[in-house]
Amino acid sequence: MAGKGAATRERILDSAQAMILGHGYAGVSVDQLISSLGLTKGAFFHHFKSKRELARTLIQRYSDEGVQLFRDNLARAKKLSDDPLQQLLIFIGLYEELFEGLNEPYPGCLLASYVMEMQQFDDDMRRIINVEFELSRTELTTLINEISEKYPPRSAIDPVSLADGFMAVFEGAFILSKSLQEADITVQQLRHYKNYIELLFRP
Amino acid sequence: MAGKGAATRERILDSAQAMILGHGYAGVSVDQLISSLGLTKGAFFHHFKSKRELARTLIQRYSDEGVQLFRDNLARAKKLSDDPLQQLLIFIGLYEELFEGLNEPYPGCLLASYVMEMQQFDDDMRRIINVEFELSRTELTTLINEISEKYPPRSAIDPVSLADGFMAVFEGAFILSKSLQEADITVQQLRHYKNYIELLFRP
DNA sequence: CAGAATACATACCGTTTGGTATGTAATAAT
DNA sequence: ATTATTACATACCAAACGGTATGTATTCTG
Repeated sequence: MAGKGAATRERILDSAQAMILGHGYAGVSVDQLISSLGLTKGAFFHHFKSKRELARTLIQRYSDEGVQLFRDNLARAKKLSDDPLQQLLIFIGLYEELFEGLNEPYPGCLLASYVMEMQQFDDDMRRIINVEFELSRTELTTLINEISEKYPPRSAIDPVSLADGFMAVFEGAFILSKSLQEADITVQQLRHYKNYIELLFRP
Repeated sequence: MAGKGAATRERILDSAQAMILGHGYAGVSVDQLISSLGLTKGAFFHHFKSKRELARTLIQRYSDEGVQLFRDNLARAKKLSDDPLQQLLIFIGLYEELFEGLNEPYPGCLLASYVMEMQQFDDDMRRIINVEFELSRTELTTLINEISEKYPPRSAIDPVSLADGFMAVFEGAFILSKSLQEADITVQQLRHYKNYIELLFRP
């Protein structure tokens, strides 16, 4: 069992993430965190040398997962069709699937939580946060350019900002969903984004 | 001069808002706030009985301004055209105007900042935050229904979620804009939203 | 012009904060 | 079997936290 301490470490990460999504990073104290887990300061500072390192580890983990999911979904979409337009529509559809089952609002995006307290963090942290935004921009811009060549858009569009729209839809929908406590807002906004793409490019 | 103390009170509110948009509510201490203004605790707690009351006053003010702007822009748009579709397009265009001049990213939406730390606040606060979201939903849903009657949509859409998209666009764009430090993202996403409406309804 | 209310400043208080130093049981390595 | 290392718990600390009590100019009111 190589994962005795590693398990505790992940318990801390999981709980910290949930609490930060509810109270913000500055709104969660180390004391609150450890007492919610039945641990002590010794445990926490054994696994993380500071609260900041916890923050860094957490956002890195969250970013990695997001990037992984993005790449997976894009790869799956590209396998399921040869047509770039269908690839993009399938890609969005795969994300729809993920949020369709939810009957509670998505607890929030950790990237967004950090962005709201950005001035507390250093440029390193901002770079980690931007990884997924930039990945989405470049990958989807490429795809949109392919689509544009094959299917002339019904109206002139800027491919980069259209690509950015994908992440923007998530972040915007999460906020409304959380505030209004309505779980289905995210799927609905994703559907509108997909519909927009269809209206733009479908012959 | 009836506004000697009132002026200080507003200086506190303005500075607090700017700091909260950068560090989050829990990330701004009363000490930081007052020392940035060259004031003392006596001054702060003379104007606000607690940090919480500051938070409430601030979000109420922000919400009121947002609602005011929304109503104004909608009224202006309705005066500028009799056609419901044109009214909506003009309405969005008026918001575009506001964000066109910006060469720095919009500092952020206070509603979103609070939503990220929602569990720290009570239901009263959530109600205040939701006012603008719900106003936008009801007003724009009505308008979209009018449009749908006159111009059958090119594809079947849910009017309520399409209305929600307006606020979602802002919140999403603000996050990307702030994180990537690109000022024009908000206008670009607004344009896409407007373009979507056009593609949906224009004959 | 006296008195009251306003608009602050100063000094202080108990609690919470992130962090450290040290101790100890359990596990892993030699 | 002994030693190191890991994985925590306990006890403590200085600083920062939100908040209070009190003092004092200034302004408004009768």
